Amino acid sequence: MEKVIKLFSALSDETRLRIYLLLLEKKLCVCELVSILNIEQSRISHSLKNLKEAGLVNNEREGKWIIYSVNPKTIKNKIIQGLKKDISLSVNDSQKLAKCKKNNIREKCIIRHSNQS
Amino acid sequence: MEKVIKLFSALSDETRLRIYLLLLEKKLCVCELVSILNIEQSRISHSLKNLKEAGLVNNEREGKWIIYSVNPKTIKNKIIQGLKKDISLSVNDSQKLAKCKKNNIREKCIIRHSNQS
DNA sequence: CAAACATATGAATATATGTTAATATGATAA
DNA sequence: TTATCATATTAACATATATTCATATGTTTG
Repeated sequence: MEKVIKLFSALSDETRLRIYLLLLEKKLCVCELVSILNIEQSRISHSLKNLKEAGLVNNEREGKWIIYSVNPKTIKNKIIQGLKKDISLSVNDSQKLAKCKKNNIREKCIIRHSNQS
Repeated sequence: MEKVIKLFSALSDETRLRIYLLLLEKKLCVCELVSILNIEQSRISHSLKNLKEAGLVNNEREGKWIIYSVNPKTIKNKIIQGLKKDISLSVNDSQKLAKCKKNNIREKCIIRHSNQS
C-alpha cells in the first residue's frame, strides 16, 4: 500500500513522469536530461532524487557523469507495466531523445547555471 | 499524459486509494465508507470529490443516499488493471466491507458531526 | 594544482494539498 | 411542514511539494 502510494506520488508530477519515460528508453546522464527536457539542472536533479527515493531509478558514476537508469526491479511491477502500455514518450521528447543518441550530447554538454552570465 | 498524472495524483493518497479499492469491490454510499474506514464524513466527501474530478468514480442519488461506484470506463485503463493485479484491499478493510454487506449498515447509518454532542 | 565541468544540495519562497470544523443543501419521514 | 438524516461545501489552517537561486561537492583536464 505504502509502496504503491510512493510510486503514484513520484509519477504524479509531469517532470518526473517525463524523466521516467525517457529512462525507460535509455540510460541518461543529468545533462542529457537537461538538454532533452529543456529544464534547468537543479530541477532535474531534485526530480531524480525524488524518483530514486521512490525506488524507481538507480544511478552510477561514470567519469564526470552520473548515469541514471530505471531500477530493473520496477520493470516487473504491474503498475509500471500498465503505465508502459498506457502511454509513452511525447513525440517531442522522443525526437529530442533520438537527437541525443545521435549527436553524443554527453560529450558536448555545457550546462549554464542561472547565476552565470 | 495529463490524464495519467491526474490518475496518479488521485490515487497517491491513502484515503482515496482505500476508497477506490473498496469501490472496486462494491458500490457504496458515503455513510458506508465512513463506517468502514472510520474516517470522518467531510474527509470522505472531499476524497470522493477528488476521485470524481479525476474521472475515477461516478455517483448517483438513491433516496437519501448517494451511491458511489467505479467509473466503468476506467476498468479498461491499463494502469488501473495493473493496480488491481498489484494490490488489493487490506485484510481489515476487507473484513469491514464484508460486515457492511451483511449488516445492511446503510439503513442503520447514523453519522455524528464533529460539532454535535 | 588550478580551472572547468557535472551534479547535488540547502535555503527561501510560492503554491498546492489534506484536514478539520462549521454550515448549507436536499431528501425523507414523523 | 418541521425535524432528522445523508451528503456537500466553504473557509481556515497546517503541512507538503515544486521551483529557483546560490553554492557545495567531486571529477577531469590542462
